Amino acid sequence: MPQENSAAKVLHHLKQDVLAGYFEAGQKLKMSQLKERYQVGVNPLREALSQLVVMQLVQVQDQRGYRVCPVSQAELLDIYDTRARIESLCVGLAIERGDDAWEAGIVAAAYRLQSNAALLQGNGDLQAWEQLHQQFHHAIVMGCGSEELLRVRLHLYEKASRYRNLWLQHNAGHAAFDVNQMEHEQLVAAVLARDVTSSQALVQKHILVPSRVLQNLLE
Amino acid sequence: MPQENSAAKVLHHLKQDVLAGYFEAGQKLKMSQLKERYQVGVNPLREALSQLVVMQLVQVQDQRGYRVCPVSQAELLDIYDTRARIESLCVGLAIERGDDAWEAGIVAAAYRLQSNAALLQGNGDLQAWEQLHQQFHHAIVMGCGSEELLRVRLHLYEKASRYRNLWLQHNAGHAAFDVNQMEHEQLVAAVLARDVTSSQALVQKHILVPSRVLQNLLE
DNA sequence: TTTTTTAATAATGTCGATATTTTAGTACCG
DNA sequence: CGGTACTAAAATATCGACATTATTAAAAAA
Repeated sequence: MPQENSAAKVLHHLKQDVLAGYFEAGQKLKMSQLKERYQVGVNPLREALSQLVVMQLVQVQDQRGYRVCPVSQAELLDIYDTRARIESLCVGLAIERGDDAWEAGIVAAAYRLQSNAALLQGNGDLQAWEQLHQQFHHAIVMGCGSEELLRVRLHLYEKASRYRNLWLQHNAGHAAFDVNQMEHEQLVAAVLARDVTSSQALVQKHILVPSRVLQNLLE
Repeated sequence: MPQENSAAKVLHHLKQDVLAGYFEAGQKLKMSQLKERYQVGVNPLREALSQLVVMQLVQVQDQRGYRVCPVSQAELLDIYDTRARIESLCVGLAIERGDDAWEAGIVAAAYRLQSNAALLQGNGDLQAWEQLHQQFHHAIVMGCGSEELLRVRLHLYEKASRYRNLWLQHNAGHAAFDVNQMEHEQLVAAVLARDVTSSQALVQKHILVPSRVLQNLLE
């Protein structure tokens, strides 16, 4: 088994903590605090933080340490807008290139997502649902066959996580998810029908939904 | 003046050295060697290398150190293909959103590029030309107004650098650059005419030119 | 009271040293 | 002669400690 070094382990935890909002946006990340939490020395921490800086989740000021990247309405809009365009690109290529296994994967992921719709009710596990949700969309775009494009897409997905969590919590138990599920059905139908234009339109609209709601939440 | 820490300085040098091919693809990066070259300790080096890992220019194997990412024909194709699509996206948005200052910037950058065409002759400075070339294309796409999209584009441009250098050296003094310059003129005309379709077609084709040539160079 | 200066405190960035692991070389055995 | 096991050397990953720099608190001057 590949025992990864402690920088890699702490990177994983730290990233999750930033994305999940354990560390708030703009918060200072003190070394003493992080050493305590992750039980490692300064150097693995600096390695992990350096990587998060490249991922644009953490900022560094020389001689003044690290802090979580602030969030802003402008960034929210930019990220979601860009995500919508990239996702659209992926969907177009996937429809062009996808084979039988790809289609089967979509149907399977859609089924699993729908089967676990209860996760959205009342006190369900929203993060677990989001994972299935993401797996569903990934099943579609993975057909594009481009590692680079999928990497770009993943990066934007992660950068959007902090905003998305706000949306998920805001919508907990609400009816907004019903619309969401309907959009999924429409998307599956359009993709399997290999209808590029309407698939792209649907997926763009689908991604931009939280963006509109979140604009009101951020101040 | 902002005196950056030594990890940031070494990151810059190391990145340039990798992109410019001073360290060959697949080569092992020994700490003793790097300490010697950049005159810093192990920890700033590990920070810089960690960042290059996120940028996908360097690979890390646990307990086995770092090595430059290998190059491959598959990656070459993927990067250039993806770049062409992203650039096309940027161009479309830029035409939609660009203002007068944007148009002026394009004309200025095109003029400077053409004025320095001599850099391509015989023993000219290809890297200097490439910088002007890139500034020209940046002048066009910056009109898209999306930080995120431009960042994705820059990332792909940098990832393509090692392949592009091969192309530049291969074409040194050849006639391939004449075609290149003609394509630039056509692109400027189409962009200023706000013709989205032909601008996108031109820029996609333009980016993919080196890709075809390089496929033959890589084994 | 407000501002400036100074001292104390805390945090950051870097190096040298050390334990652990990998790699290379060599002898041994089948 | 080829392959395996053992030994020596080198390289990596991490920690503790120290010098430098920022931040806070207190004291003095306006």
